[in-house]
Amino acid sequence: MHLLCAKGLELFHNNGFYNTSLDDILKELSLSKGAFYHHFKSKEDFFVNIIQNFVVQKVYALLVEPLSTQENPLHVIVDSLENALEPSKSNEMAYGFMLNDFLTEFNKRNTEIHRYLKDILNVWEVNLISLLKKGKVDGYIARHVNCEGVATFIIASYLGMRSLMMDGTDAQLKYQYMQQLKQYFNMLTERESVI
Amino acid sequence: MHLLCAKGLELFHNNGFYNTSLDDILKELSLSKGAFYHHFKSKEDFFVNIIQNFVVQKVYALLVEPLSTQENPLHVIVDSLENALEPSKSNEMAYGFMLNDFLTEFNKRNTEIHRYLKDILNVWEVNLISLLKKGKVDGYIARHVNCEGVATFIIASYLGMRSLMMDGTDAQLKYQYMQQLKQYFNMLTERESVI
DNA sequence: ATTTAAACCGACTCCTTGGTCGGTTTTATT
DNA sequence: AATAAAACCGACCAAGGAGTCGGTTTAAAT
Repeated sequence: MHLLCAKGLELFHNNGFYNTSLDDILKELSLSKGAFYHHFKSKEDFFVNIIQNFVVQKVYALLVEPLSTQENPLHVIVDSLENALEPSKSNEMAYGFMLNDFLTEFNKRNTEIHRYLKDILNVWEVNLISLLKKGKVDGYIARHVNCEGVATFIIASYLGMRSLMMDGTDAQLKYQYMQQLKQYFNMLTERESVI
Repeated sequence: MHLLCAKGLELFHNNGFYNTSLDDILKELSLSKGAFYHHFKSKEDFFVNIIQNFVVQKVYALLVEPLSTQENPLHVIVDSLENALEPSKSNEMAYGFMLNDFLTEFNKRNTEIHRYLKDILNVWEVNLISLLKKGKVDGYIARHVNCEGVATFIIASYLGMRSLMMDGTDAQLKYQYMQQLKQYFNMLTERESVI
């Protein structure tokens, strides 16, 4: 059953939910329909289960845990995105950030799941925001900065990068993105010269 | 036949390519399978046709034409994105920017179409870049700016915003995004103080 | 008016896929 | 060993969707 979820996540992630049939998954594991429907009541139930048990945990581990650090929040964010955009061959990090692909897929087809996924994305958002606000207090981030706006900007740009990098490893693209992101972040930092 | 394409684009855009059956389209137009397959050799051929005749033209109209302006490129870009993120109720602009949704959909399912769509996106990119470079020459943009990087950043953030705003009109989100984009752009402008 | 081709119809086939179900094997408990 | 429960099998069903095809209507050309 754990195998089922793992393989399911793998195939769903690679080929998409609707483009992966149960038979595909079952064939690879040499399991039967009966085995599957003994554990899950539907394909969508199966998916939600996977998200719950794998993705959500990763998101928390990746996005809540870093909050506790005392470092510069902007550095923390840069590092996490750098990591998250790494080509995902057995990339632990990728699991936490695969939401985007599923979001688009479920957009109009299953609004319930779509909303559910978006809620998870919101976890990222609120944690980003509070991380940024903390950075303000700690003097890393300029006081005029709109933390909510910055969070939105980060999330949007990251999601877009995932779209652009879909097919494979475009190191150049990633490099350009990270470079601009750093410059943007640089703008947000508290500088003495401004005072 | 023109009706077919128009309705096809509408439904594909609303529900996705794979989530829209030919019957769905045909039913709305009271046409038959025969009529359809008289004009197109397959569903995918139909789609490519639509993209060719509708989307590509829009992209050119929206992204090549603005190049000729003498205004500040950054303002031009801001305006176009502002427009493009407007809720798409009969929004002409939206047609030019719907590529993102299809890109994700065709990602692993039809690499040929995916690549084709990405090529169109590249049109946007090269035009953005040359617009930015022109802005440099005209003194609107600082000389140290990496135009390719900026273009990537713009595209990524825009695509991400389309993902975030999928369900409907989140004016707040859009506002935050535009605000940050403007600040980011502000950083790129040539200022006397820097000299 | 006749011919010809384009446009169109709709029933049909084939295939995929999610889901069902009666029955069998495995595992654990006593 | 006996029993029960969980896990599992795989043939089967029903629905939906892409694509086919022989035939009919419409429109244009001569």
